[in-house]
Amino acid sequence: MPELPEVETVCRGLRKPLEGRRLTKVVQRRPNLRFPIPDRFPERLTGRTVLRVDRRAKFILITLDDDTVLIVHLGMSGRMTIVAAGDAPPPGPHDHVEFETDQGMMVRYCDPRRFGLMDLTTADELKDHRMLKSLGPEPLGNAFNAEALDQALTGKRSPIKAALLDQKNVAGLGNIYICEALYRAGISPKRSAHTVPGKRSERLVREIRAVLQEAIEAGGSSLRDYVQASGDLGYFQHRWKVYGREGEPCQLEGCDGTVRRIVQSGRSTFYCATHQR
DNA sequence: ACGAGAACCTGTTTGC
DNA sequence: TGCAAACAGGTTCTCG
Repeated sequence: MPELPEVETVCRGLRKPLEGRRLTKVVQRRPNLRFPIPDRFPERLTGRTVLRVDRRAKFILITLDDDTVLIVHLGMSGRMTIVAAGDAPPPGPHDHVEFETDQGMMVRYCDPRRFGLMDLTTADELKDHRMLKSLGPEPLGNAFNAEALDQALTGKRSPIKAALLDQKNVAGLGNIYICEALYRAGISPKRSAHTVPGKRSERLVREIRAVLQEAIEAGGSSLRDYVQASGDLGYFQHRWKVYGREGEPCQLEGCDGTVRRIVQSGRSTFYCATHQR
């Protein structure tokens, strides 16, 4: 499920139950996710108070009062659920980690495919963490602009789709929002990355920011109802214009194209060959 | 050094 | 209906 907007939505949903709360109990049900979970993970977190919940790219960063930072990545199938600890249903086979707070809330991490990760570091070492150190600019931050994107794309022979998937160039874009942004910008996913700089990259930067912003707003508004109803974070409906719409007519005003699906870097790309050039 | 593809896992959907 | 193949929102590693 999770791309940047979903991760942002999860972070926002975690702030209320976690920020300022002391962790009274941490349960770890398996030794690893994508990578090993650090030694004595529950012991190192229990009794600590959460200061902040932040996001960097698709990573959730939970800062504790002893300067420990818990890094969480949801991978492809990771979910966070918030329930009152007393009402928690019995854990399923993929409920790998749980955090309980002094207010009696439980945050439960479920990840069937286990492509996610949890790691511990310190605030000082965070920037040098192997998962974070080579990330490019945040697409919604000031450092991401046409000049920065141009520089990242210069000399790149790969298709623009692959270049945007590379977190070194922009941090946080995933398969869906890349398809959506290229569609909105009228750029073919097959176009060689080094031919994008100029007018095209200005448009692309605008559309990337816009599509992410709209998805976050949709997530934020669905969050209120959704968390109350099910406690399940990180899953919200959003209307994609091209993603998953193979064979459907292009929705762009005045375009008579049809959405196609191709495979690039082993991932599905959806686009309209008529107006995306 | 770069880019394409495989690998890591499980669950769900598609197609014969 | 049943079973196998294809596919899924991410990242890292290997190989050419």
